[in-house]
Amino acid sequence: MKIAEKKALKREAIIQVSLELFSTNGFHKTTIPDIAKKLKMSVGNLYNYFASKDVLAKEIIKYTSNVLADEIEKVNKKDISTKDKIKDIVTLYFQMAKKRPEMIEYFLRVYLSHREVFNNGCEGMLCISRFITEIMVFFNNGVASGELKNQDFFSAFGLFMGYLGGMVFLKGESVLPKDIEEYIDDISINIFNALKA
Amino acid sequence: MKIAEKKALKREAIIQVSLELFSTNGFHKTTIPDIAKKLKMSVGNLYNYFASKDVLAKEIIKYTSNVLADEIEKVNKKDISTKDKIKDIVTLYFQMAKKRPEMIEYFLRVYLSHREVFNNGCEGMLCISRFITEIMVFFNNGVASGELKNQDFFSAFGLFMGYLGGMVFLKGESVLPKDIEEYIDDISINIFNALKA
Amino acid sequence: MKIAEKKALKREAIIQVSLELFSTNGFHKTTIPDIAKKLKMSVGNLYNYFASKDVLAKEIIKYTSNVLADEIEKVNKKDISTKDKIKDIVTLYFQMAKKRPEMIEYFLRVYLSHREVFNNGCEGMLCISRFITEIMVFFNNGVASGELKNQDFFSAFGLFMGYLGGMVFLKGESVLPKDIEEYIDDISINIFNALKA
Amino acid sequence: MKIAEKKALKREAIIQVSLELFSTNGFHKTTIPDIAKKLKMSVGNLYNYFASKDVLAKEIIKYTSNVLADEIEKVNKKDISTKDKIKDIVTLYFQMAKKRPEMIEYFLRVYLSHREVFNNGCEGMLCISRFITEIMVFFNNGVASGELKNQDFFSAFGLFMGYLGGMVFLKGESVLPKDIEEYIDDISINIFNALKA
DNA sequence: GATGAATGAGCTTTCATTCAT
DNA sequence: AATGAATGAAAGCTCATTCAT
Repeated sequence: MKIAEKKALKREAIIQVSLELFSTNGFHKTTIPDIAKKLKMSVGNLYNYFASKDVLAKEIIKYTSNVLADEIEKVNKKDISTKDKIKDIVTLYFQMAKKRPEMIEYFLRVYLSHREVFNNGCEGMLCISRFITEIMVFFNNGVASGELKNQDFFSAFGLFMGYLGGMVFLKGESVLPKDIEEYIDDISINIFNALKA
Repeated sequence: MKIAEKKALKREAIIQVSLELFSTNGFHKTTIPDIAKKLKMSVGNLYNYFASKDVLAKEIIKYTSNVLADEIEKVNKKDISTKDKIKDIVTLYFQMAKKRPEMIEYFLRVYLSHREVFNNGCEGMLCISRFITEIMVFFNNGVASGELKNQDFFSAFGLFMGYLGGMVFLKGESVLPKDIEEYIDDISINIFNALKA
Repeated sequence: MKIAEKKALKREAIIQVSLELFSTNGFHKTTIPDIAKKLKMSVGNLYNYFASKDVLAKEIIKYTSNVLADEIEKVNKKDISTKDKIKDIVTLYFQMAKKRPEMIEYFLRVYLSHREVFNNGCEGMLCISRFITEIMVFFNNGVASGELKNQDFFSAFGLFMGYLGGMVFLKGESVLPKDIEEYIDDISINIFNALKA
Repeated sequence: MKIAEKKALKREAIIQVSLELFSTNGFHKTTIPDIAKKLKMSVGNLYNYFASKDVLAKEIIKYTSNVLADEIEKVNKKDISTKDKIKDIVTLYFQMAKKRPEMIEYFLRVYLSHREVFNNGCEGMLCISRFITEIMVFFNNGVASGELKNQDFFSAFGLFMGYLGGMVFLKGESVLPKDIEEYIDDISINIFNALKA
């Protein structure tokens, strides 16, 4: 294996492990030595891959945003109704919240609330732009096809993402009486009703 | 009873100032000396009012929850349609986001994302229970009157609060093309459409 | 009751409570507010009785020394053999270690080990001089009567007091297999054998 | 294995310096920065060697106990009378009190009187068990050979150690009229007379 | 005399980051 | 590339003491 490849793999491993620790234990409660230890790697070497803890945090949000964007992109390319697309997106979101909760929780518990970290380099949601773009594509297609009401994009985006995020937060607080996947139908319908033409 | 009154006032002043600093600069980036300095008070004396930074954080979320709950309670008591109540709640929420942004941002930037802090004593949303109760009253009344669809409360709660929180987050990121109050109509309608019977 | 009397009583109460807390929890772990609270007294008022924590500590050692000296003085005045006096002193010491352990423990856990506190005003065992004097009286009488070997006083003092203190320390560590009073006979004999002419 | 050696050396250096400072200035009056400064080492790095001030205190008492135990062990292995062994032990104890007073004083001024610190992990004299064991070996041998009276071990231990500790305390208070080594003969005889069969 | 809110220096401990090896 | 010992600023919190009431 090429050196560059190995480096790329280790880089991704760092992102994975940090993502998990930041999401689970909080950004400030997770130390660089914590991350290095879990990776069986030295602290110094970790700095060969990411120049600082803040840079690492920003790379993670980009990574996370891209993973989600990829999934939504697939849905966007499907030849199905907007109503079905909504259900697909809700489904993939909640499935990810179950299988890889750290991905969603990173949005809620790290990105959302550490403005001091993301202000330099991620301002204006720059680092999650691919994700936003895909939501925008979904929305514009729905409007174009006459299935969705034409309104300010952010009215729709806030609904979609606030709603899903809110549900995952409730899941994290262990207050939901049912498994989160059992909410897929209700929530998809609610979103569709809110946005439909 | 002069002294007790003065103490209560100072206690509230601490809450106000901490709320502001935590919301603006982040929980971990705000130090106790920062708070004391802004209050022109000694660090030691601050600890006469709150036993720790974590306790202070929990008192603030209770305070904030109560302020919001009071407002929503007023709406609940009004003799108007559920549709109008939704608009009233959205309006008061966005007005507060403009006038006292720190109150709403505290939910998003402190409460939502510092589980380590709120786990001991606020688990399961205990500390915001009055707020949740008022939303529940609103929802149950709407269902009882036949205006809202009967569904799992959390499906409705997540929509309502995730949506509003999401919009305030977008406002905080300065990505909204319009003033947040201009979204009141659209968003109220979206919520009503999502929840109506 | 006269004001002066009331003050003297309160002074003694402070000494008693402080003695107890210092012995049980350690000098530095006991705070002035702790003492005031247990006395149901304000911190400020406590300072009307003792100018500082260090002064209080010194008054306590004098008080403790005097209480023990009084008891030993009584033994010294008895018309019994030196061997019996030894037994009486050991007995009273161990009885006090049972009934009022804080008195003996204060010697071990506060006086012995906080030189920084007792250096100013109690140097050279000044504050326990009455206690030392009574031991000296006991020793000199024993030598004069031919019952004890004539040797450097401190050789005898170290034996007597080190031994008894050591036993109380072992009691405090809960390592003694028997109740401390069951050691009275053995230890009295050991001391007598060590010192006898 | 260079690095591990260097680490071990530094660890021992920290113990030495802390032992000295704790003994001389008191446990609570000695701060971690004090120790670091004397070692020309950063505060943070000191914590790479000992997890807390309390852990450091416990490691020191183990170290001290082991040094003394080593010396007593040598005496125990000698083929000499119990009377001579007593003299050897007293001699080594007082010589150490002169050459390295901090070692003995640590027992008196730190270990003896900071139960809060040693209660977690050193309870029941666990951390000085090697030292106690050697005294026990000495005592049991003397009893077995018929030179010492058979009695409860703690009666003998309290005498031996209380006595020696008491003398070193008197030395520390500067009240002894003679150099401590001049007491060796008297005290050895006193101890032998107290314990002999 | 009595109160307890107020002070602020000082404590232990943490941790992002560096750099000699 | 890789190591991890070292740095040191800064955090949360404590507490003897003061002083206005």
